[in-house]
Amino acid sequence: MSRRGDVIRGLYEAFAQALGPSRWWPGETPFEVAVGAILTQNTNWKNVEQAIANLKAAGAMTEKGLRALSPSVLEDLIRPAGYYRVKTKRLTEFLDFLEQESGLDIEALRGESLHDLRPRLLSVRGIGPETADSILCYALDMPTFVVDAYTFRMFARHGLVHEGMDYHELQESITDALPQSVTDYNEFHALIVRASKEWCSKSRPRCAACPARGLLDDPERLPQ
DNA sequence: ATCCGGTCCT
DNA sequence: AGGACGGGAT
Repeated sequence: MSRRGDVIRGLYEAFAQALGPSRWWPGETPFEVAVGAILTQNTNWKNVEQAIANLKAAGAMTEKGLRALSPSVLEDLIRPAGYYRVKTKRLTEFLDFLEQESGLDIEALRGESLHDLRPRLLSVRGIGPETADSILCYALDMPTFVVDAYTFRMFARHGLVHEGMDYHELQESITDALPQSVTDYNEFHALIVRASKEWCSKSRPRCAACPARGLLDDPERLPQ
């Protein structure tokens, strides 16, 4: 009966009602989802789409196809996504991980437990908590919730982020309010991203038009 | 000019 | 805690 849980479930309800089903993550295969998760780090998804198109055109949107590329060619293909030098290293580290953990086949990770796999993913250089959870939830259908900059911003505006709150604290506060379900974790994060682009933008948020405006502390005094 | 489904290094 | 990484869209 916490107000925090009520607000969190209320956000989910409001966005689900307004936006409908999301069918996330954009990506045709689990491997493409994982690659997209790395490429979109602090980067506009629109730019990532170009990099993904380049990789597909080069036959590099499979484990073996990507492995066959030289670093300089890979850099050129993913350049539109920005940070192309560090991201080339991160994709290579991820392939190294797949090679030793799963015989270069991401699907082989499905047999693993979330509890065992998550820390191993986090040990890969360039894969932090958000990227790890994105891969686990959206590529492997495991019940872990993705927290991102959109989540922090939206939840802060609703008074749900306390001073110094870190990734795992916010994550736990959200999953505590929801059924432990990969379907709900998947959908709620997708709705947060869509709603953030639609209404909860960083500058000039469109609170008056937001389906969640009624959940604000004081709906009469809107942010900015 | 500002912003972007972060993460690592110093 | 502060900085580096970066091209593309709005």
